[in-house]
Amino acid sequence: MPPSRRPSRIQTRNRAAILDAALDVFSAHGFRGATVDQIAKAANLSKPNLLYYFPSKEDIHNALLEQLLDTWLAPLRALDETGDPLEELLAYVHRKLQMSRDFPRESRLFANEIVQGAPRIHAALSSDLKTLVDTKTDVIRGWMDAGRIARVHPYHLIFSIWSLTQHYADFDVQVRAVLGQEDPFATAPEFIDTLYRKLLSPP
Amino acid sequence: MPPSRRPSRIQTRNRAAILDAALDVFSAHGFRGATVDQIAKAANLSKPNLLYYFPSKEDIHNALLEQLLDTWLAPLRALDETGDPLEELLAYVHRKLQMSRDFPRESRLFANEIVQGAPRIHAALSSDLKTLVDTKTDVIRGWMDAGRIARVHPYHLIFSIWSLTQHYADFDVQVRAVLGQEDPFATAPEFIDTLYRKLLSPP
DNA sequence: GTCTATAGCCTGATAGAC
DNA sequence: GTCTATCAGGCTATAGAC
Repeated sequence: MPPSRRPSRIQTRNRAAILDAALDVFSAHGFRGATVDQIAKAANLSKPNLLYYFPSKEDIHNALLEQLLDTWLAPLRALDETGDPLEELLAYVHRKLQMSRDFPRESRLFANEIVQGAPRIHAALSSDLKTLVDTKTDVIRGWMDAGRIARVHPYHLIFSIWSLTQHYADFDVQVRAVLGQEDPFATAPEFIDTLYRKLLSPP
Repeated sequence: MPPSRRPSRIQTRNRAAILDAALDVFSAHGFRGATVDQIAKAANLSKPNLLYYFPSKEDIHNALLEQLLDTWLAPLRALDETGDPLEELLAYVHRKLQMSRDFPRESRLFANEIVQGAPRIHAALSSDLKTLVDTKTDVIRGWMDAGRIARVHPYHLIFSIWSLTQHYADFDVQVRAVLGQEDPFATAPEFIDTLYRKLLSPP
């Protein structure tokens, strides 16, 4: 990493270009499948030059993962205890679906990591992630106790939202192979909206 | 590959051991992340010995993928047009969930392949998979036209079943990090059952 | 059929000129 | 800060003895 004065414009630009290129390559091939050369080429830098900014391949990957988890959990963090329960949850679902549409590479980077056993972020899952989910499921359980939404297993509810929405990013090729021309994101919101309204509307 | 007489007991056993070991390693690390040495060690063979049975690393991978897609689509194939619509669909969901519980390695092998753009089975997705899904969504659409289940987007319905059920295999570490001690498969069936009953019950 | 040894390639990382 | 050249290690696959 360059000396820790304030970074020059070139440094800022190159670091950003590297991270963007790395996101492309890592999300498409996984950590081991990606090569430093590919990333360098995609960032328009030579390999040694890239390694001047990030000392190792793993450092680039770590930098991506670090900023990822925060971004990734933002939609859940925004779930507001004081709002209308059903509308809050539906808004959460739609935020998450939009992230799959707008940040598919980030979703696939995450998917690659988790499918392979989360070797690099397992700790964060058991701490940050679990803490946040526990907090929010408490809120949801409160809503259920008050009879404001139907009672279902809160954790599975969260899992279902994650899987349903991320599927459109992570399994994009499969979805498009099946759908053909039709844009998945044109019709998915209505389907998912219907699904959660029926599931959660108070009896 | 050994000469194409009938395979000896040793050959049959070794081929099976290799495929099982390879399933372990490929599903945990992806194609590039896996090494022939790891697979050989897991199969209790030397590396050259392994390559006597499968000429190359890619051949092992292909052998796994080939038999996978069939297995993977069996639950959907079994969807019976003449059965009760809601019960047929619920049975499909449960079969799929059981596959996540009983064959998580196969699920992750598939997930690794798709997330990375399905370089090796893209053709099969656009042909075999699409054909099967089109056939079955026709059946489902028929049920909806007859008012026997609620009308939702048939393709997104299928996607939702895939993502919800496979999530428990593919994102296993994350699910367990969040759930702690609780066994996911103890509580998931009821949640998913409720979800699809509410979604699909005729109005 | 199975092994040891090794060829030959690819890849992550470094040296050192500019 | 950026480059060319190159090293060292790990990897797939093969040669050849048994």
